[in-house]
Amino acid sequence: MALHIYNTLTRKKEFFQPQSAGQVKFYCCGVTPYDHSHLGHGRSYVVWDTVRRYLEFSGYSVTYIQNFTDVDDKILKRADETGLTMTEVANTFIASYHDDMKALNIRPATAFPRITTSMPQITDLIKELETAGFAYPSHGDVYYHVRRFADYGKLSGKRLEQLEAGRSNRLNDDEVDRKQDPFDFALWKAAQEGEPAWESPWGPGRPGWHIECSAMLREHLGDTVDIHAGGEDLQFPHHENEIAQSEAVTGKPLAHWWMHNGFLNVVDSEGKVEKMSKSLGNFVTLRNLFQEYSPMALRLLVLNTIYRNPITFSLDILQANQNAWHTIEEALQLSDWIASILRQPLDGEVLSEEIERFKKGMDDDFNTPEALTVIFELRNYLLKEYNTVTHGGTLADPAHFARTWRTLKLLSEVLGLKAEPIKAKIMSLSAEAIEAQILLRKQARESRNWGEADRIRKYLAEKGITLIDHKDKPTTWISSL
RNA sequence: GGCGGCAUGGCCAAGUGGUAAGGCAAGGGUCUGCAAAAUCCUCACCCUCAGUUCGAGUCUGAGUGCCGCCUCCA
Repeated sequence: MALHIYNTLTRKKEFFQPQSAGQVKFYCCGVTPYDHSHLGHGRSYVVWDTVRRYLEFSGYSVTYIQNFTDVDDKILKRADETGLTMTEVANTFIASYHDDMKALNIRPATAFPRITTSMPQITDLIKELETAGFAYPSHGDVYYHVRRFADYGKLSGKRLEQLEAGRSNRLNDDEVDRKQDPFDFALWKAAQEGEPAWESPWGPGRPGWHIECSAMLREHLGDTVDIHAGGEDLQFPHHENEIAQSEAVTGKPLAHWWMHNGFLNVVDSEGKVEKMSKSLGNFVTLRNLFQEYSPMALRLLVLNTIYRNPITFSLDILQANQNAWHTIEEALQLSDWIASILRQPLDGEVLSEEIERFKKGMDDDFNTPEALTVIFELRNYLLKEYNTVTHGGTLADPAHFARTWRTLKLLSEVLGLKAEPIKAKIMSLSAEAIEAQILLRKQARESRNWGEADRIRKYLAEKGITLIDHKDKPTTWISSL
């Protein structure tokens, strides 16, 4: 089976074939940097990073562009509150975003364009739309004439006659009078008193929300991309408007595949499920979560659900995934043992049958839960065999053990699951302090002072350290943090 | 009001016609001075009703419940 990807545009899984053989142009909508990233962002970008990784694993060269919307009302509001400039606020939270994504082992985009660095491309595109008759100026604003674009609604399956403008009660009163039609949306907004503004043919102002993606995508990837991705809330109106803007000018499809990830939801105090979002105020920031949980636990949690399905987040589920992750990590961390004890090469042959099963899952619209079953099987084999040896048994086939490990390593990397180096774990106790306690306990055990030995075990357990005794080698420990 | 999605064991979650993957948790056994995420074993009338079919978690219809979008949103 070759790769099939669900296309929001056609509502079907379709055989994936990029425009140019072996090359994928991938555009992903980024964040508006006015606050720290929350779990919902984490879910979204873990998904797209995994898609990108799998495309590359499948032999494609991927150009991945992701924007920052660094000019926006919410950033301005934040700037007002903090006394910083809009640019300072944006830079702060862009840096924060990069930190969080790095923790989740999300690879940086090929480029991260920003509104502030793409202004000429944006105003040029608006000019083209005006010339083509799809945009009209009004009181210093410029609006897109939605009814002129015949295909409007093709992505979200909405038809104008079915929409009720303002149903969500969020119409901007100031704009209503300036629009020829309630469905029209702003391409350019006239400068307000005290706000940053850029010069334009329509007077000073700043871009509307949707235009930057059309402009940046075109600048970096051309008229048509292979994949355009984002959260499912962006499907309408954002992506719909991007299509209207871009296709009105180019006459070509903006994207062949539109991909949307499902939300990460939370249960509120009344037990109702709702999406995590900044505007609802129910978000947990990634950086707070990572104080107590491994970023890889969240990554595994995300991968354990098909990317289009919603996830109802809870700490219990995160803990379950953290438990599972630690066992995978333990298996991944066997590299030293394989190299020094088994004397097997860390690079080399892998298990083709397991890789085929992994691909079978991933080729079916990135079915990561299916692919993970292979990861868990490999883990089970490795830990079982390893444990046999640590309990005095012998390893039947060291070469096969190494092949299995290499396969696990390879497939984990495709999913972006990355083990910490053993010594780099963050703990309340240093490795040296733990080793000292283990030594004390060893002495206690040798003198059959079980009370003292158990006290040390308990003490370390309270610090999140679990001791494991072995028949023929010193006691080892693992951290549950 | 319109459009779309979801409903599988204690929790999470795959499975789109052939007799229920996987993870976490739990219980029991092994091992252990004790212990352990090690090891062995156990654990599903797939929301309801009615159809189609030799056969349905999977298809059709009706119903019930939940969620999302309808110009802030990943």
